[in-house]
Amino acid sequence: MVEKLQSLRGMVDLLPHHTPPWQRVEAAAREQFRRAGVQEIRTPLLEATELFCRGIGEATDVVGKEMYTFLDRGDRSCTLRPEGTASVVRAVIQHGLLSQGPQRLWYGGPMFRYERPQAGRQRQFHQIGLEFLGFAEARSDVEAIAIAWDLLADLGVQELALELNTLGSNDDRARYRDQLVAYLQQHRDQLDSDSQERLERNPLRILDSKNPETQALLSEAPTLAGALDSQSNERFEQVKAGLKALQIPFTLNPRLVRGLDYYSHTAFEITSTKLGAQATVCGGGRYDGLVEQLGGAPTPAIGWALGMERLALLLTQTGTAQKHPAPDLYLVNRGPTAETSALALARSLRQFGLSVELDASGASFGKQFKRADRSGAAWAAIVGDSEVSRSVVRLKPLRDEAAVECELPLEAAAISGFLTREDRSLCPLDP
RNA sequence: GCGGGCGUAGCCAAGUGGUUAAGGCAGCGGCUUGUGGCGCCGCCAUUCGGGGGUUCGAAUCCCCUCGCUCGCCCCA
Repeated sequence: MVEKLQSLRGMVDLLPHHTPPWQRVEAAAREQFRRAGVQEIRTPLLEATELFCRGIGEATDVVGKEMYTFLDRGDRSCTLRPEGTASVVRAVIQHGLLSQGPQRLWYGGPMFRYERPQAGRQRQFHQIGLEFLGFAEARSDVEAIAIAWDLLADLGVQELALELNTLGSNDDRARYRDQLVAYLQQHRDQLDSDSQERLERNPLRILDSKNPETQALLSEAPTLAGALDSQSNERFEQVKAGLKALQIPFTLNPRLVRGLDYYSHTAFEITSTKLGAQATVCGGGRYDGLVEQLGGAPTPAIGWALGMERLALLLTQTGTAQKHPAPDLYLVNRGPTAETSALALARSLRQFGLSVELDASGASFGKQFKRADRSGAAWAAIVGDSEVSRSVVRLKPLRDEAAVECELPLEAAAISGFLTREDRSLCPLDP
């Protein structure tokens, strides 16, 4: 017996009945970006491994243990992108886009991380992201967040919470890191094993541990806010004031830390309680050091990414997702000459902008009507040999009780005109 | 990488050692070879994720394995 072929773990097929919410999100995002003057950029899925090591940071879990990395036939180390920002920054530097001024960019597409799948987390997952490059003002942080907030609002997603924090400047963070490590070292034995390990590699991430004992210990720890210099503090105040001015509600979360090394200052997440463990729909922040780190001129920047799977999950749960639309017309046809005419008619009707499902089965009229009904189409058009010989087509209403079955000339223009006019209770050709 | 739950048809699902594996939805064919929605009839798993074992006998018990799923971790 032949072994069954199936998709790789964590690689999900989106079947036709899954795609409507995705299409809705994509359309809403495009519209939101259009209004905000944000332009699309598309970068390759495959990049040199080096890009992510330098961009995201070797110490992060994403780079350390989650990347799809392999040698190509020329022995180059390649990696399927685990996130979008590094590639966008690489492309912007490579093509000198910043010489034309600050850039407002968006991207979308699949990302790859080798993790254990669970609700809202796949190995191939999809993000839509925004990047503002060359923008330093606190105002730009607020604008970036507002675009995400408005996009989610447009989609009708309820019960969202914006959580906000600042990571301070690189100096602030280095200073705080020392304070935190010094404090936690004194209580090392009270930490869970994960956190003990992170004490060496990435101590800030102990802050968002879910372990209650660790959290209790942290309530006595020095705070990141306490380590900020006056400039960083002032900057954060401006961001908060900007959000208030736009009436975007937020809560401060001093434990909010980003998992990728390039973030500084503003960090935020938009979460939903309806998503299970993977609650973050959108996450982002400022990354002023990244462009320089990847070989460009020092350039301030801020961005975010939102998770399509999680958003689609929310839209499906709340019932705001729709089904694929039914065709305008189902074309029933049977007989040697009729089948040829029907195909030609379907084609010209489609040129009039109508959606037409052509029955290709050659089955009995009864069967074809059964399928016409199930297609959800409002009208069935019947083309048989007897109609073709008289150059007519019969139109039969399937949904509208008030409408009557009638004959029209076998011409797309006549049919299109009839279907788009207001009153169809009378047929023009009826005696 | 670690832990829990679960694998019977395209989907939902009964069956917990006795040999023809219920039922429903969907699909296909017919009643109805040119008029749908309802109804009726028929067809649709040599087999219970896969492999091995126990037994006279296994979907049911044991072992291994694969997959799905939820959580930890991580993150969007």
